[in-house]
Parts: sequence; C-alpha cells; structure tokens
Amino acid sequence: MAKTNKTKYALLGVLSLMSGSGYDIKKFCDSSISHFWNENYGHIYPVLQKMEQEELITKQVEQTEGRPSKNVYSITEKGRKQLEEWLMLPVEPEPFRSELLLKIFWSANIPVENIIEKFQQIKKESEETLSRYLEFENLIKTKNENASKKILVLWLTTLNYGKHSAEAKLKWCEETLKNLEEIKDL
Amino acid sequence: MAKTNKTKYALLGVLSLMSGSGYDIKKFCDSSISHFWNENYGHIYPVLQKMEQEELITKQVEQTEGRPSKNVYSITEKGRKQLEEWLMLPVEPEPFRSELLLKIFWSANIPVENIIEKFQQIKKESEETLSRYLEFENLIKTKNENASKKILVLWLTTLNYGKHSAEAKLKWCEETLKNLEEIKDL
DNA sequence: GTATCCATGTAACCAGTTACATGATTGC
DNA sequence: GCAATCATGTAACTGGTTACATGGATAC
Repeated sequence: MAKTNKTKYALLGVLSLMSGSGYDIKKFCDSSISHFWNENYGHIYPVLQKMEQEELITKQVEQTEGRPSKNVYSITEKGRKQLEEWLMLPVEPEPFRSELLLKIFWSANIPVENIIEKFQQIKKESEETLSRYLEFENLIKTKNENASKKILVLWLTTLNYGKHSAEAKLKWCEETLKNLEEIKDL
Repeated sequence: MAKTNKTKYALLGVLSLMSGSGYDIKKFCDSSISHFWNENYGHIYPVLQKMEQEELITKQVEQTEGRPSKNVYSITEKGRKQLEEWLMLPVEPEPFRSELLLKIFWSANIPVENIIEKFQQIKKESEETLSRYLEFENLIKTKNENASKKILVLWLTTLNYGKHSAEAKLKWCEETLKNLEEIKDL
C-alpha cells in the first residue's frame, strides 16, 4: 500500500475554512500550522491541480486590475466528505527518524567537547522554541476570543504538544550535559 | 542544496563497528537503532553499491556451503573519514511533520467522542513505548557491562530521549483528555 | 509440510525539495 | 532605486517505500 498523500488533507483542511489560491493557502499554513506542518509551492500547485481533477475542489479565475490573475479554489461537498472520512480514521503510527540521535549513537570516536557543544546548541534552540510556543499561545488565546471553545481547545492542544516536547528535550539536554561532563576527563 | 543522504551515514556507522552484508546491517539496525532509525532492503542495497563505487566501502564475496553467496562490506579509511567529518558537523534542525497534529487541528467538525478515542489509543501506545524503553534500558546496561563508559553514555542518551518524549506525550494525552471531557457536553 | 530464516536485488512508484522562470505593484 | 509582496507554475532530482522475484536450509 502506497503512502497516502497527506498534503492533500492539509490543503483540504485549509480550504474547509476558506476559499483561496495556492498562495493564500501557503500563507495560512505558515501562520497557523507551521509548528508541525510545512508546505512549499512546488508541491501545493500540482496537488491542487490534481484535486481539481478529482473534483474535491473547484477553481475560479479571478482577475484584478494590475495583479497577476489568481486561481481561487473552493472545497466541494465531495472534498469535504473525503476530508472528514480521513479525520475520523485512527492515526497511523508515524515512523520516526532522527539525524540527531543517529549522530549521537555513532559518536564514540568524536571528542566529548564536540558532543557537549552540540547539546548546548540544542538546549538553546529548545529554549527558544519553548518561548515561541508560549508567545503563540497568548496570541491564539487573545486573538480568538470569539472562536468556539472546541476549536480553541483543539488548536491549543496542538500547541501544547509542542510545549511538552520542547520541555522534554530541554530536560534531556540538561541530563545529558551532566553525564557528558562526568566522562569528559576519563 | 539537496538534502543529504543520511542513510549513507547510518550504513557507514554500522560498518564502522563491524563488516557485514546488507542483510547483516539491516538486522543490526533493527536491534539497536530502530527506536529512532529504520532502513529497508530496497534502499540499503542500492546505497551500498553506490558507496562501493565511491570507495567508502569495499566488497568481498563470501561463499559458504549451501547458503546464498554473501556480499560482505567493509569500511575503508576514506569511508571512516567521511563518517567522522559528518559526525563532527552541528546537527541541522529537522523539519517536523505530524499527521496526528494535523488531524487534531482540523477536527472542529468531528465528534468529540471520536477525538477522545484517538487520545486514549495514543495514550496506550505511549505507555507501551515507554515500558519498552525501560526494558531496553536494562538490556543495554546488563549486556554491555564491559563496553566503554562513553559508548554506554551515548547509547543510553538516545534511549533517554525516547523515554522523555514518551513521558511528555503521555502527559499531553492526559491533559488533553481532561480538556476534551470538559467540552464533551457543551 | 509449512513457516521462517538467510540472502540479494530490481522496478515501479510516490512524496517532497530546490531551482528556475516571469513580471507587475507597493512600500521604504 | 531597491526590496519585498503578490502570484503561478515547471523541471530536475532525491529519498524512500512497496511489491515482485528467487531459492535453498532449517526448525517445528
């Protein structure tokens, strides 16, 4: 069984909230789900075309004065149904691949100082990530006061995942740095 | 800049510990780094061939009675050097994509009961993952008593990452379940 | 006699990234 | 005058997965 194309559902998700062009969709993604999902034009445009053929979305060309013409896509009933079917399905376990852990695992011959540097860097990045999440949380809470409680809970849940995993990473770095300092002088 | 082929380094890593065939390498991966890295034959064999051409590894054909012939690969000096160069480099931030979070984000029209079920399942999986890590930790500690302290620390560090993130996921599930129960009857 | 292990490989395919190409408008 | 924004797309490429093909040996 071939891997299902999840980009399709990401785009359908955006179009279930609003009609828009590939460009609009990309912007929306960047400002809302970028902490766990990214898309790039080179993929968005062909997938939109394919979805139009499958009648999951429809296209309307919009001409504005002195602007490049815009292909505005809207989700169809069929599209909405397919999205919901997918959403109802249980989540498949996602294979996890980490370059970081791979490097650590094979670092027996690398100077401990180099490994320590790496962990200091990762620790710093985790701290930054964490504070970005906290900021973003406030933004969501204040900007969406009139959104439904359910949507708010769902959106905060995705954020909360980020917070928990950044915190976990941070703790891991601290523990590891302690362990590495211990073996530094052996 | 094209994405660098990390499978190459995974295979070089294994071959830096031991010479072996594609089959051996796969077995090793499955039993040691499978909690953060996976490889499959369809990728291993062609990459091994390519690496041989680049002189990072050498091949020796081994014939045993009543066995399929075996291509035993060994790492060369050049291969060892390339591996170490890569290991010394700082870790690039890894783009993160989560189908789970994508589904949650778009679940505004999905019954809360369905979402709750998903989280119960994920919680269960996290608990299982966590206990597998704990078992594996004991295994590593007892089985590698005579390994160098450094290697032990490195290996346990990769495991520890898994433990921390499984714990974080568990906590996240519990919090989310509480939140979902609250909005269930709205 | 059946399932699993040992062992290697290819072909088809899909997802996703990067670079390239174009060009007008708006804001500084 | 320059950078950024708006806007769409294609081509080349890479990485990775799955399915297919083969076949003897061993363990139950």
